[in-house]
Amino acid sequence: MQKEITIYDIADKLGISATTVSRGLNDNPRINKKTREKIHATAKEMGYQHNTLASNLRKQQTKTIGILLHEVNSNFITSVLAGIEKVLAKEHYDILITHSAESGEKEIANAKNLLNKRVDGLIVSLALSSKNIDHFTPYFERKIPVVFFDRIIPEADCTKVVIDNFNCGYNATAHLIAQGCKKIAHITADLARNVYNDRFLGYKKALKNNKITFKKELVKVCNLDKAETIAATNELLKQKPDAFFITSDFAAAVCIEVLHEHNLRVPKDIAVFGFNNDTLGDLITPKLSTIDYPGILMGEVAAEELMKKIKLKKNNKKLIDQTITIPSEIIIRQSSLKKDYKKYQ
Amino acid sequence: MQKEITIYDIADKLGISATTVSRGLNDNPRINKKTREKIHATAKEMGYQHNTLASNLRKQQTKTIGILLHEVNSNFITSVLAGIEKVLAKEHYDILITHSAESGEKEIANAKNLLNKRVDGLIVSLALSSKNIDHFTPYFERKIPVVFFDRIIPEADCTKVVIDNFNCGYNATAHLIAQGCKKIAHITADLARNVYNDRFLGYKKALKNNKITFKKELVKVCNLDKAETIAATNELLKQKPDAFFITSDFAAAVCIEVLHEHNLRVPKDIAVFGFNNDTLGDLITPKLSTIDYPGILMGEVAAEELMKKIKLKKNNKKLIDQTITIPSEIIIRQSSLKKDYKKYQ
DNA sequence: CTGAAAGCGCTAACAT
DNA sequence: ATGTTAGCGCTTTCAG
Repeated sequence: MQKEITIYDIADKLGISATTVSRGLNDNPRINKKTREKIHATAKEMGYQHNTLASNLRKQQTKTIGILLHEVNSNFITSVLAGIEKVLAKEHYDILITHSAESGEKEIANAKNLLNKRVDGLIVSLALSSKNIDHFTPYFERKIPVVFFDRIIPEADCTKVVIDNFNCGYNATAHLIAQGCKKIAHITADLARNVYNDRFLGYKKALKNNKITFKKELVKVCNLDKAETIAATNELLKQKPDAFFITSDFAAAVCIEVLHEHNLRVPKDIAVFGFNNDTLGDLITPKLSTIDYPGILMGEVAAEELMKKIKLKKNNKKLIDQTITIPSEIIIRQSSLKKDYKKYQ
Repeated sequence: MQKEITIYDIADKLGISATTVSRGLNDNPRINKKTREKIHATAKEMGYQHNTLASNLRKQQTKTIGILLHEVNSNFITSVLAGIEKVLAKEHYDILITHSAESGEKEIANAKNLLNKRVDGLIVSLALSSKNIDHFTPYFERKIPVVFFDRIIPEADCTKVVIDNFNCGYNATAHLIAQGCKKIAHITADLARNVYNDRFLGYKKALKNNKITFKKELVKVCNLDKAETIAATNELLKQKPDAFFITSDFAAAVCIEVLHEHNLRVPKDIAVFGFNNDTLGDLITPKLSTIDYPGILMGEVAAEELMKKIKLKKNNKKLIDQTITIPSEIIIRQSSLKKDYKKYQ
């Protein structure tokens, strides 16, 4: 960085005080309109650039919201970001995106970094390996509003925005059972994480309600990437399942590919059900049945909740922490229609 | 934000000066090891959190690199980000990601915002609608290093990291011709943007070298989203093409879906060739032939180039701007194998 | 409507 | 090895 034009330079040139320049640039109505215009013109002419750092330091607020994500590379997350941005842009807040690549360590570092940068609030989806939210206590202590979404700690006392993962898991499984499936394999990720555990519990409950015995050999936990999904699928095929319920559309697509390689027909021989409603779901053959995850809405709600908290904080009030459940929807396409295939074609 | 612990509070408690505390926290070796340890311990005990804002203002550098993207939702961009992060983390630089959603206006606002936040450097992939780089002149004037990658302005005098889009377009087209295709349709995006124009020129050149007359009715420009791709495909089908060369894997997948709905076999009736090597390419049926875009490498090279510039700047030197071309690769899968289908099965 | 002075929290020159 | 002093660039009392 080299010598920058400051408000003092503008003030000198115009023979007025820096205070007036500052106010003029911020369109403070107390300043004469003509003076204001002159200030803006001179600023532009001299190539002045506002120094956000200095301003933020002085104002003790950054008008910036930190976003802590577990990953950025998914349709769902992109939708959430779009929703968050939509709400925060309206309120003139910037966002600072960080992602942990599912590493709890990196998440802790990011949380600390954002605190040091003095964000005014935080929106968080936890990394897979984060088992608690102790690293957010500095935020709680300072009363910096935090909203968790999707990947949360159920026991934690904080504001959460989620979908009803239990019901989604239940509905997906019940649908497969209604299609005549009796041996439903389940591929999912770390059951310590709420979203996966709840879906799993829904899966088990649907089996039970339909008098199908749960078998743990039919469940595989992996990281849902390509290699591990292939391995899990092959492993589970030894159990001769007639359906797969997989908590990721990408992994479900990989699974279908594996099934095709084994010359198994989907859904005739084996039905497949995904999760998330990624764009790829209706580009593959057969098109994938899945659960729609309303990312944009989730982002909007999380951001709105955060803004509420920030505004209340200014009046020294506090919003009661609550859990908000966003509606989600089951989407039936071909991959799961073992019985009703023709009906839907 | 409420009352925070500062280095003065620590200094008071320990009966030493704030300077010593500052140096101690930064592990300055000039400070006695014992004092240093005491400072760290007290800081932790008092719940001290470093104020990056104040530090940056004082140091006149933020150790932060701004990233200006046209979009975040693609495998390619995620790979680039991973590459950039890998290099910058090693140098202890933070990154500040912004995206323009292809809007030139938003890009200008983002560029200004990042300048105001005093980033030490910038890595940029231009929005579709950005026709010049005038909005970066404040950076150039201040000698803040900027590196452009992928989506660039060819004429602009600056550092660029690209792939050889012309050759990629040429090779894809030549491959389709070698497979016996004679009427190759081309779906792409705004030809004002280098990446699309170069591929288009490569396409034309390959036709010419193979004595196939270029027909502009076989080319459709659209935004490559689902709706417009469907429309473009249907429009082009009226020309009875025997191949589609589409500059996006997602759009190519959509195209294949449309072809299937028309009961056209891919590649037997119509061959399809994509671009980017997205993960979805080998999940669809048939698997998609494409061009591999080495995102991670591109991100690494861009970040390394930027670091070089930043380091040279400290010695008041300047790196000569150059264009770096990253190698890319043609990937043949089933979707384009009109002739050699069996050979590869 | 405008200005003077102080200070946000930190670090770097310049002492000692 | 530690301290004194000043200042990064802005905004905000308080005063006029």
